[in-house]
Amino acid sequence: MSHPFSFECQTCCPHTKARAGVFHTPHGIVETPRFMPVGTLANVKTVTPAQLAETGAQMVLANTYHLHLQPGEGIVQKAGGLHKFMNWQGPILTDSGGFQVFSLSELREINDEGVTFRSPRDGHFIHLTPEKSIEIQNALGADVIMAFDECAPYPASRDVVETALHRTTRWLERCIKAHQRPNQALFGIVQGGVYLDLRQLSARSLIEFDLPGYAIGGVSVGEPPELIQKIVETITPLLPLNKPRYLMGVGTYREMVQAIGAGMDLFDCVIPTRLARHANALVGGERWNLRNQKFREDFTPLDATCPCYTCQSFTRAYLSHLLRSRELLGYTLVSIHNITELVRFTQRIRAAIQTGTFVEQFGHWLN
RNA sequence: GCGAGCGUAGCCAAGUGGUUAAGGCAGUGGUUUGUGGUACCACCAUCCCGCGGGUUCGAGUCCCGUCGUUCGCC
Repeated sequence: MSHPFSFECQTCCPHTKARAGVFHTPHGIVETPRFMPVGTLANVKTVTPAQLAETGAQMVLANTYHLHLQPGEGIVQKAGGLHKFMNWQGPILTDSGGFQVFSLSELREINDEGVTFRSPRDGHFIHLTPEKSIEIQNALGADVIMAFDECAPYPASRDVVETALHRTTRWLERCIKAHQRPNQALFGIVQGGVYLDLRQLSARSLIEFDLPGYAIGGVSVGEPPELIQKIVETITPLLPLNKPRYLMGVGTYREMVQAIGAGMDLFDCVIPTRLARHANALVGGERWNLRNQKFREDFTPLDATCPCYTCQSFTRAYLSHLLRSRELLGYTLVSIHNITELVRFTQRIRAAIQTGTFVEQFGHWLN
Protein backbone atom coordinates (compact mmCIF):
# COMPACT_ATOMS: atom_id res chain seq x y z
CA MET A 1 0.00 0.00 0.00
CA SER A 2 2.68 2.43 1.00
CA HIS A 3 5.15 1.06 -1.51
CA PRO A 4 3.91 0.37 -5.03
CA PHE A 5 5.80 -2.92 -5.06
CA SER A 6 5.08 -4.50 -1.71
CA PHE A 7 4.97 -8.25 -1.42
CA GLU A 8 3.02 -10.02 1.29
CA CYS A 9 3.19 -13.69 2.06
CA GLN A 10 -0.31 -14.67 3.12
CA THR A 11 0.06 -18.38 3.79
CA CYS A 12 3.10 -20.56 4.32
CA CYS A 13 3.03 -24.29 3.74
CA PRO A 14 3.73 -26.09 7.03
CA HIS A 15 5.70 -28.87 5.32
CA THR A 16 7.64 -27.06 2.61
CA LYS A 17 8.91 -23.58 1.82
CA ALA A 18 5.93 -23.03 -0.47
CA ARG A 19 4.01 -19.83 0.09
CA ALA A 20 0.97 -18.02 -1.23
CA GLY A 21 1.48 -14.30 -1.58
CA VAL A 22 0.41 -11.12 -3.27
CA PHE A 23 2.70 -8.86 -5.25
CA HIS A 24 1.46 -5.30 -5.66
CA THR A 25 2.41 -3.35 -8.78
CA PRO A 26 1.21 -0.02 -10.20
CA HIS A 27 -0.99 -1.90 -12.69
CA GLY A 28 -2.53 -4.34 -10.26
CA ILE A 29 -1.71 -7.33 -8.14
CA VAL A 30 -0.09 -10.63 -8.96
CA GLU A 31 -1.25 -13.50 -6.82
CA THR A 32 1.59 -15.94 -6.39
CA PRO A 33 2.60 -18.63 -7.15
CA ARG A 34 1.91 -17.59 -10.68
CA PHE A 35 2.76 -18.58 -14.20
CA MET A 36 3.31 -15.60 -16.49
CA PRO A 37 2.92 -15.98 -20.25
CA VAL A 38 5.80 -14.65 -22.27
CA GLY A 39 6.00 -13.30 -25.77
CA THR A 40 7.96 -10.95 -27.94
CA LEU A 41 5.52 -8.16 -27.20
CA ALA A 42 3.70 -10.10 -24.51
CA ASN A 43 0.87 -10.73 -26.94
CA VAL A 44 2.01 -14.33 -27.01
CA LYS A 45 2.04 -14.07 -30.77
CA THR A 46 -1.41 -15.42 -31.56
CA VAL A 47 -3.59 -14.39 -28.62
CA THR A 48 -5.29 -11.06 -28.00
CA PRO A 49 -4.99 -9.25 -24.66
CA ALA A 50 -8.68 -9.97 -24.04
CA GLN A 51 -8.10 -13.68 -24.60
CA LEU A 52 -5.00 -13.51 -22.45
CA ALA A 53 -6.92 -11.91 -19.60
CA GLU A 54 -9.48 -14.70 -19.82
CA THR A 55 -6.78 -17.30 -19.24
CA GLY A 56 -6.33 -15.87 -15.76
CA ALA A 57 -2.92 -14.44 -16.55
CA GLN A 58 -2.18 -11.41 -14.37
CA MET A 59 1.33 -10.37 -15.31
CA VAL A 60 2.77 -10.86 -18.78
CA LEU A 61 6.27 -10.59 -20.20
CA ALA A 62 7.52 -8.33 -22.91
CA ASN A 63 10.95 -8.30 -24.40
CA THR A 64 13.43 -5.44 -24.33
CA TYR A 65 15.62 -6.83 -27.05
CA HIS A 66 12.88 -7.43 -29.59
CA LEU A 67 11.07 -4.18 -28.85
CA HIS A 68 14.33 -2.27 -29.19
CA LEU A 69 14.79 -3.71 -32.68
CA GLN A 70 11.15 -3.37 -33.67
CA PRO A 71 9.46 -0.92 -33.36
CA GLY A 72 12.03 0.76 -31.09
CA GLU A 73 11.42 2.04 -27.57
CA GLY A 74 10.92 5.58 -28.88
CA ILE A 75 7.72 4.61 -30.61
CA VAL A 76 6.46 2.70 -27.60
CA GLN A 77 7.14 5.77 -25.50
CA LYS A 78 5.31 8.04 -27.96
CA ALA A 79 2.40 5.62 -27.85
CA GLY A 80 2.16 6.29 -24.14
CA GLY A 81 4.10 3.27 -22.90
CA LEU A 82 3.84 -0.43 -23.31
CA HIS A 83 0.53 -0.85 -21.48
CA LYS A 84 -1.24 1.54 -23.83
CA PHE A 85 0.66 0.48 -26.92
CA MET A 86 -0.28 -3.17 -26.60
CA ASN A 87 -3.50 -2.58 -24.69
CA TRP A 88 -2.61 -4.75 -21.70
CA GLN A 89 -3.86 -3.07 -18.55
CA GLY A 90 -2.34 -5.54 -16.11
CA PRO A 91 1.21 -5.74 -14.80
CA ILE A 92 4.00 -6.17 -17.34
CA LEU A 93 7.57 -7.37 -16.85
CA THR A 94 10.30 -6.73 -19.39
CA ASP A 95 13.30 -8.97 -19.74
CA SER A 96 16.57 -7.08 -20.04
CA GLY A 97 17.86 -8.51 -23.29
CA GLY A 98 20.72 -10.31 -21.57
CA PHE A 99 19.26 -13.69 -22.31
CA GLN A 100 18.62 -12.88 -25.96
CA VAL A 101 22.29 -12.10 -26.42
CA PHE A 102 22.98 -15.58 -25.15
CA SER A 103 20.18 -17.38 -26.97
CA LEU A 104 19.98 -15.70 -30.36
CA SER A 105 23.38 -14.57 -31.42
CA GLU A 106 26.42 -16.51 -32.38
CA LEU A 107 28.62 -13.54 -33.10
CA ARG A 108 28.92 -11.74 -29.82
CA GLU A 109 31.61 -10.03 -27.88
CA ILE A 110 31.18 -9.58 -24.18
CA ASN A 111 33.40 -7.36 -22.07
CA ASP A 112 32.95 -5.38 -18.90
CA GLU A 113 31.49 -2.45 -20.77
CA GLY A 114 28.68 -4.47 -22.35
CA VAL A 115 27.84 -6.68 -25.26
CA THR A 116 28.27 -6.23 -28.98
CA PHE A 117 26.62 -8.62 -31.37
CA ARG A 118 25.07 -8.82 -34.77
CA SER A 119 21.34 -8.51 -35.08
CA PRO A 120 19.98 -11.83 -36.28
CA ARG A 121 17.31 -9.79 -38.01
CA ASP A 122 19.45 -7.78 -40.42
CA GLY A 123 23.06 -8.32 -39.42
CA HIS A 124 23.81 -4.85 -38.13
CA PHE A 125 25.84 -4.43 -34.95
CA ILE A 126 24.00 -3.89 -31.71
CA HIS A 127 25.65 -2.59 -28.59
CA LEU A 128 23.95 -3.25 -25.29
CA THR A 129 25.16 -2.12 -21.91
CA PRO A 130 23.49 -2.17 -18.49
CA GLU A 131 22.78 1.54 -18.91
CA LYS A 132 21.30 1.06 -22.37
CA SER A 133 19.11 -1.84 -21.28
CA ILE A 134 17.70 0.15 -18.38
CA GLU A 135 17.20 3.21 -20.56
CA ILE A 136 15.18 1.11 -22.98
CA GLN A 137 13.21 -0.54 -20.21
CA ASN A 138 12.50 2.86 -18.61
CA ALA A 139 11.18 4.03 -21.94
CA LEU A 140 9.01 0.93 -22.39
CA GLY A 141 7.49 1.45 -18.97
CA ALA A 142 6.85 -2.06 -17.66
CA ASP A 143 6.03 -2.52 -13.98
CA VAL A 144 8.97 -4.81 -13.41
CA ILE A 145 12.25 -4.47 -15.26
CA MET A 146 15.12 -6.91 -15.14
CA ALA A 147 18.79 -6.27 -14.55
CA PHE A 148 21.04 -6.69 -17.56
CA ASP A 149 22.91 -9.93 -16.87
CA GLU A 150 25.30 -12.33 -18.50
CA CYS A 151 23.84 -15.76 -18.88
CA ALA A 152 26.60 -18.35 -19.17
CA PRO A 153 25.87 -21.37 -21.33
CA TYR A 154 25.63 -24.96 -20.18
CA PRO A 155 27.95 -26.69 -20.01
CA ALA A 156 30.51 -24.02 -19.09
CA SER A 157 33.68 -24.14 -17.05
CA ARG A 158 33.76 -22.76 -13.54
CA ASP A 159 36.01 -19.92 -14.69
CA VAL A 160 33.60 -18.84 -17.39
CA VAL A 161 30.64 -18.98 -15.04
CA GLU A 162 32.49 -17.15 -12.28
CA THR A 163 33.49 -14.36 -14.64
CA ALA A 164 29.91 -14.04 -15.85
CA LEU A 165 28.46 -13.85 -12.36
CA HIS A 166 30.89 -11.19 -11.16
CA ARG A 167 30.22 -9.19 -14.26
CA THR A 168 26.48 -9.59 -13.66
CA THR A 169 26.91 -8.22 -10.15
CA ARG A 170 28.97 -5.25 -11.35
CA TRP A 171 26.42 -4.62 -14.07
CA LEU A 172 23.66 -4.64 -11.46
CA GLU A 173 25.29 -1.66 -9.73
CA ARG A 174 25.29 0.19 -13.03
CA CYS A 175 21.66 -0.80 -13.68
CA ILE A 176 20.64 0.61 -10.31
CA LYS A 177 22.47 3.87 -11.03
CA ALA A 178 20.93 4.16 -14.48
CA HIS A 179 17.41 3.39 -13.32
CA GLN A 180 15.33 6.59 -13.45
CA ARG A 181 11.76 5.59 -12.75
CA PRO A 182 10.72 4.64 -9.21
CA ASN A 183 7.37 3.34 -10.46
CA GLN A 184 9.25 0.46 -12.08
CA ALA A 185 10.66 -2.30 -9.89
CA LEU A 186 14.16 -3.47 -10.79
CA PHE A 187 14.78 -7.15 -10.11
CA GLY A 188 18.28 -8.60 -9.74
CA ILE A 189 19.25 -11.91 -11.30
CA VAL A 190 21.22 -14.65 -9.57
CA GLN A 191 23.73 -16.33 -11.86
CA GLY A 192 26.41 -18.93 -11.18
CA GLY A 193 25.53 -21.78 -13.49
CA VAL A 194 25.42 -25.19 -11.86
CA TYR A 195 28.14 -24.31 -9.34
CA LEU A 196 26.23 -24.02 -6.08
CA ASP A 197 28.91 -22.05 -4.22
CA LEU A 198 29.00 -19.55 -7.07
CA ARG A 199 25.22 -19.34 -6.96
CA GLN A 200 25.39 -18.58 -3.24
CA LEU A 201 28.06 -15.97 -3.81
CA SER A 202 25.90 -14.35 -6.48
CA ALA A 203 22.77 -14.35 -4.30
CA ARG A 204 24.61 -12.87 -1.30
CA SER A 205 26.05 -10.09 -3.45
CA LEU A 206 22.65 -9.28 -4.90
CA ILE A 207 20.69 -9.03 -1.66
CA GLU A 208 23.10 -6.34 -0.48
CA PHE A 209 21.31 -4.03 -2.88
CA ASP A 210 17.91 -4.49 -1.23
CA LEU A 211 16.00 -4.76 -4.49
CA PRO A 212 12.19 -5.08 -4.75
CA GLY A 213 12.52 -8.60 -6.14
CA TYR A 214 14.97 -11.30 -7.11
CA ALA A 215 15.20 -13.76 -9.94
CA ILE A 216 17.14 -16.92 -10.50
CA GLY A 217 18.43 -16.84 -14.05
CA GLY A 218 20.67 -18.95 -16.17
CA VAL A 219 18.62 -22.09 -15.66
CA SER A 220 16.77 -24.14 -18.25
CA VAL A 221 19.61 -23.56 -20.68
CA GLY A 222 20.15 -27.25 -21.31
CA GLU A 223 21.15 -28.60 -17.91
CA PRO A 224 19.38 -31.62 -16.38
CA PRO A 225 16.20 -30.64 -14.46
CA GLU A 226 17.61 -32.10 -11.24
CA LEU A 227 20.27 -29.41 -11.32
CA ILE A 228 17.66 -26.66 -11.65
CA GLN A 229 16.00 -28.01 -8.52
CA LYS A 230 19.31 -28.23 -6.69
CA ILE A 231 20.06 -24.60 -7.56
CA VAL A 232 16.59 -23.43 -6.51
CA GLU A 233 16.73 -25.30 -3.19
CA THR A 234 20.14 -23.86 -2.42
CA ILE A 235 19.39 -20.27 -3.37
CA THR A 236 15.82 -19.62 -2.32
CA PRO A 237 16.57 -19.68 1.43
CA LEU A 238 19.07 -16.88 0.87
CA LEU A 239 16.49 -14.59 -0.75
CA PRO A 240 14.45 -12.20 1.44
CA LEU A 241 11.08 -13.53 2.56
CA ASN A 242 9.28 -10.27 1.85
CA LYS A 243 10.29 -9.99 -1.79
CA PRO A 244 8.93 -11.85 -4.80
CA ARG A 245 11.16 -14.60 -6.21
CA TYR A 246 11.09 -15.27 -9.88
CA LEU A 247 12.49 -18.37 -11.56
CA MET A 248 13.23 -17.34 -15.12
CA GLY A 249 12.36 -19.55 -18.05
CA VAL A 250 10.66 -22.35 -16.13
CA GLY A 251 8.71 -24.26 -17.21
CA THR A 252 7.22 -27.62 -16.84
CA TYR A 253 4.62 -28.86 -14.36
CA ARG A 254 7.20 -30.71 -12.27
CA GLU A 255 9.79 -27.93 -12.29
CA MET A 256 7.22 -25.39 -11.15
CA VAL A 257 5.89 -27.57 -8.33
CA GLN A 258 9.38 -28.30 -7.11
CA ALA A 259 10.42 -24.65 -7.29
CA ILE A 260 7.24 -23.55 -5.52
CA GLY A 261 7.96 -26.14 -2.86
CA ALA A 262 11.34 -24.48 -2.43
CA GLY A 263 9.74 -21.03 -2.13
CA MET A 264 9.65 -19.53 -5.62
CA ASP A 265 6.74 -17.31 -6.65
CA LEU A 266 6.84 -16.39 -10.32
CA PHE A 267 7.52 -18.31 -13.51
CA ASP A 268 7.56 -17.63 -17.17
CA CYS A 269 8.07 -19.95 -20.06
CA VAL A 270 7.57 -20.16 -23.81
CA ILE A 271 6.31 -23.71 -23.44
CA PRO A 272 2.54 -23.13 -23.65
CA THR A 273 2.66 -20.96 -26.75
CA ARG A 274 5.56 -22.60 -28.54
CA LEU A 275 4.06 -26.02 -27.96
CA ALA A 276 0.76 -24.71 -29.29
CA ARG A 277 2.44 -23.54 -32.48
CA HIS A 278 3.91 -27.01 -32.78
CA ALA A 279 0.50 -28.63 -32.32
CA ASN A 280 1.05 -29.82 -28.77
CA ALA A 281 -1.50 -29.39 -25.99
CA LEU A 282 -0.89 -29.56 -22.26
CA VAL A 283 -3.56 -31.70 -20.68
CA GLY A 284 -3.63 -33.06 -17.15
CA GLY A 285 0.11 -32.96 -16.74
CA GLU A 286 0.79 -34.56 -20.10
CA ARG A 287 1.78 -33.25 -23.51
CA TRP A 288 -0.28 -34.37 -26.48
CA ASN A 289 0.54 -34.00 -30.15
CA LEU A 290 -2.87 -33.07 -31.50
CA ARG A 291 -1.81 -33.95 -35.03
CA ASN A 292 -1.60 -37.60 -34.02
CA GLN A 293 -3.91 -40.04 -35.78
CA LYS A 294 -5.89 -40.84 -32.64
CA PHE A 295 -7.37 -37.34 -32.48
CA ARG A 296 -8.78 -37.24 -35.99
CA GLU A 297 -12.12 -38.64 -34.94
CA ASP A 298 -12.11 -37.71 -31.29
CA PHE A 299 -15.17 -35.54 -30.81
CA THR A 300 -14.65 -34.86 -27.13
CA PRO A 301 -13.35 -31.56 -25.68
CA LEU A 302 -9.61 -31.20 -25.33
CA ASP A 303 -9.99 -31.17 -21.53
CA ALA A 304 -13.52 -31.56 -20.22
CA THR A 305 -12.47 -30.09 -16.87
CA CYS A 306 -10.99 -26.94 -18.38
CA PRO A 307 -13.07 -23.74 -18.40
CA CYS A 308 -11.17 -22.10 -21.25
CA TYR A 309 -12.87 -20.94 -24.43
CA THR A 310 -11.17 -23.64 -26.49
CA CYS A 311 -12.26 -26.52 -24.28
CA GLN A 312 -15.75 -25.09 -23.90
CA SER A 313 -16.26 -24.67 -27.63
CA PHE A 314 -14.35 -27.17 -29.75
CA THR A 315 -13.52 -30.85 -30.12
CA ARG A 316 -10.14 -32.53 -30.33
CA ALA A 317 -11.03 -33.60 -33.86
CA TYR A 318 -11.58 -29.99 -34.92
CA LEU A 319 -8.36 -28.80 -33.27
CA SER A 320 -6.53 -31.68 -34.95
CA HIS A 321 -7.99 -30.62 -38.27
CA LEU A 322 -6.99 -26.98 -37.80
CA LEU A 323 -3.46 -27.96 -36.82
CA ARG A 324 -3.05 -30.46 -39.65
CA SER A 325 -4.23 -27.77 -42.05
CA ARG A 326 -1.91 -25.19 -40.50
CA GLU A 327 -4.86 -22.91 -39.90
CA LEU A 328 -3.82 -19.92 -37.81
CA LEU A 329 -6.88 -20.38 -35.62
CA GLY A 330 -5.41 -23.67 -34.41
CA TYR A 331 -2.41 -21.94 -32.88
CA THR A 332 -4.64 -19.38 -31.20
CA LEU A 333 -7.05 -21.92 -29.73
CA VAL A 334 -4.35 -24.24 -28.41
CA SER A 335 -2.36 -21.27 -27.05
CA ILE A 336 -5.44 -20.14 -25.15
CA HIS A 337 -5.81 -23.59 -23.66
CA ASN A 338 -2.13 -24.13 -22.85
CA ILE A 339 -1.76 -20.76 -21.13
CA THR A 340 -4.97 -21.36 -19.22
CA GLU A 341 -3.70 -24.78 -18.24
CA LEU A 342 -0.43 -23.54 -16.75
CA VAL A 343 -2.00 -20.48 -15.11
CA ARG A 344 -4.70 -22.68 -13.58
CA PHE A 345 -2.06 -25.16 -12.49
CA THR A 346 -0.29 -22.48 -10.46
CA GLN A 347 -3.66 -21.18 -9.21
CA ARG A 348 -4.53 -24.64 -7.92
CA ILE A 349 -1.17 -24.84 -6.21
CA ARG A 350 -1.83 -21.47 -4.61
CA ALA A 351 -5.21 -22.66 -3.39
CA ALA A 352 -3.66 -25.86 -2.06
CA ILE A 353 -1.08 -23.88 -0.12
CA GLN A 354 -3.86 -21.75 1.34
CA THR A 355 -5.79 -24.79 2.49
CA GLY A 356 -2.70 -26.58 3.75
CA THR A 357 -2.97 -29.36 1.19
CA PHE A 358 -0.04 -28.57 -1.06
CA VAL A 359 1.94 -31.70 -0.25
CA GLU A 360 -1.18 -33.83 -0.24
CA GLN A 361 -2.26 -32.62 -3.68
CA PHE A 362 1.03 -32.00 -5.42
CA GLY A 363 3.47 -34.15 -3.47
CA HIS A 364 3.71 -36.66 -6.30
CA TRP A 365 5.46 -34.00 -8.37
CA LEU A 366 7.98 -33.24 -5.67
CA ASN A 367 10.51 -35.94 -6.49
C1' G B 1 -7.70 -43.04 -88.37
C1' C B 2 -2.60 -40.68 -88.60
C1' G B 3 1.56 -38.24 -86.02
C1' A B 4 4.11 -36.90 -81.54
C1' G B 5 4.72 -37.13 -76.25
C1' C B 6 3.95 -39.24 -71.58
C1' G B 7 3.04 -43.53 -68.15
C1' U B 8 8.25 -43.96 -61.53
C1' A B 9 4.91 -44.78 -53.89
C1' G B 10 -1.69 -41.69 -52.11
C1' C B 11 -0.25 -36.90 -55.15
C1' C B 12 3.70 -33.97 -57.85
C1' A B 13 8.33 -35.41 -59.70
C1' A B 14 14.16 -36.36 -60.77
C1' G B 15 16.56 -40.10 -63.12
C1' U B 16 17.89 -41.75 -70.51
C1' G B 17 22.33 -48.74 -69.54
C1' G B 18 26.02 -50.28 -64.31
C1' U B 19 26.10 -51.38 -56.76
C1' U B 20 21.16 -49.78 -51.74
C1' A B 21 15.59 -45.53 -57.61
C1' A B 22 16.71 -37.86 -55.94
C1' G B 23 13.44 -34.36 -53.90
C1' G B 24 8.69 -32.24 -52.45
C1' C B 25 3.64 -32.80 -50.58
C1' A B 26 0.64 -36.07 -47.91
C1' G B 27 1.23 -39.90 -44.11
C1' U B 28 3.40 -42.04 -39.09
C1' G B 29 6.04 -40.82 -34.76
C1' G B 30 9.33 -37.65 -31.92
C1' U B 31 11.75 -32.86 -30.10
C1' U B 32 10.62 -27.95 -28.17
C1' U B 33 12.22 -24.32 -20.86
C1' G B 34 14.08 -15.50 -19.25
C1' U B 35 10.47 -17.22 -27.89
C1' G B 36 15.20 -15.60 -34.33
C1' G B 37 6.64 -15.93 -35.75
C1' U B 38 3.96 -21.91 -37.30
C1' A B 39 10.31 -24.87 -36.86
C1' C B 40 13.40 -29.08 -36.45
C1' C B 41 14.44 -34.52 -36.46
C1' A B 42 13.33 -39.60 -37.72
C1' C B 43 10.59 -43.15 -40.59
C1' C B 44 8.00 -43.70 -45.22
C1' A B 45 9.10 -47.75 -53.40
C1' U B 46 13.55 -54.48 -49.26
C1' C B 47 10.73 -59.48 -56.87
C1' C B 48 10.91 -52.00 -57.83
C1' C B 49 9.62 -47.89 -62.32
C1' G B 50 1.51 -49.35 -66.68
C1' C B 51 1.54 -54.56 -68.71
C1' G B 52 3.96 -58.51 -71.93
C1' G B 53 8.10 -59.87 -74.73
C1' G B 54 13.19 -58.85 -76.55
C1' U B 55 18.50 -56.88 -76.80
C1' U B 56 22.60 -56.84 -73.11
C1' C B 57 27.28 -59.52 -68.51
C1' G B 58 23.69 -55.73 -66.72
C1' A B 59 17.37 -51.99 -68.34
C1' G B 60 13.22 -47.40 -64.92
C1' U B 61 16.78 -46.08 -68.76
C1' C B 62 17.45 -49.31 -75.65
C1' C B 63 13.92 -52.29 -79.19
C1' C B 64 8.96 -54.59 -80.34
C1' G B 65 4.00 -55.28 -78.93
C1' U B 66 -0.06 -53.92 -75.93
C1' C B 67 -3.13 -50.95 -72.68
C1' G B 68 -3.98 -46.08 -70.74
C1' U B 69 -3.42 -40.90 -71.26
C1' U B 70 -2.20 -35.91 -73.41
C1' C B 71 -1.51 -32.75 -77.57
C1' G B 72 -1.75 -31.91 -82.82
C1' C B 73 -3.79 -33.23 -87.73
C1' C B 74 -7.73 -35.38 -90.63
